[in-house]
Amino acid sequence: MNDTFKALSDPTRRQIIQLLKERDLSAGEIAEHFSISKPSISHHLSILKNARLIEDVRQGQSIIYSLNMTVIQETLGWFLGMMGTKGEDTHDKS
Amino acid sequence: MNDTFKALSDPTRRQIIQLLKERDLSAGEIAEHFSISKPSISHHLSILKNARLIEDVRQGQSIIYSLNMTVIQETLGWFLGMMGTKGEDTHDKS
DNA sequence: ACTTTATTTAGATGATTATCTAAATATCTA
DNA sequence: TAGATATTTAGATAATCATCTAAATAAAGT
Repeated sequence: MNDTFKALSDPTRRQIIQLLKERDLSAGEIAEHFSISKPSISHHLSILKNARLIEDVRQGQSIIYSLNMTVIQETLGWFLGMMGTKGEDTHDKS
Repeated sequence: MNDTFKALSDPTRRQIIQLLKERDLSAGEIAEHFSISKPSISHHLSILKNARLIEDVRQGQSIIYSLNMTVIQETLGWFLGMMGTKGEDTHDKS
């Protein structure tokens, strides 16, 4: 969970996620949307990947990135938990 | 939005939010839950307050902190937007 | 094999951040 | 007003982070 929030704390990374919401993109296509260097974008991608917010598959010379909705849903769950009944148990849903 | 995500990127601050979910607490009561110094907790509180995730009212010598659900809901909305239909417009709901 | 294209890795640097101790401020009570 | 309690502000420091350029790796085409 910490890796997820850390990954989401950077505006460039959130924007990458928003781009990937529209469609899967190669690292180069992602980089085109920003004015920072490709190595920096690559670094951001590795942080997002490490947090499992995105996934990558090689396709020829390119590497295609896509969203992993599972982790996004889990994080959304954290916020839903925050809005439950006051004093409600966070974890145990039995 | 950036202040919110930045504020949520620290585990101590997320834990503070979880404590305040249970009930309103004074700065001192919050500090008791952690092994870091009171000035450090005060600093975390000011970041959360600056992000408008929490609010404070003075009550005698103490200052009582509480959650601001509005901003939490807004952030939850960001995640919901992330899970909408692929290609859906992010902002315009007309 | 060599060249081009796509991407990542390495190493460095400046900025931001979490933390600390010491000092300041604010409130209450005697 | 003096002393006690609650909290914040100031200033310092060590760690983390975003970014850069240069070099390395990987795949494809000639």
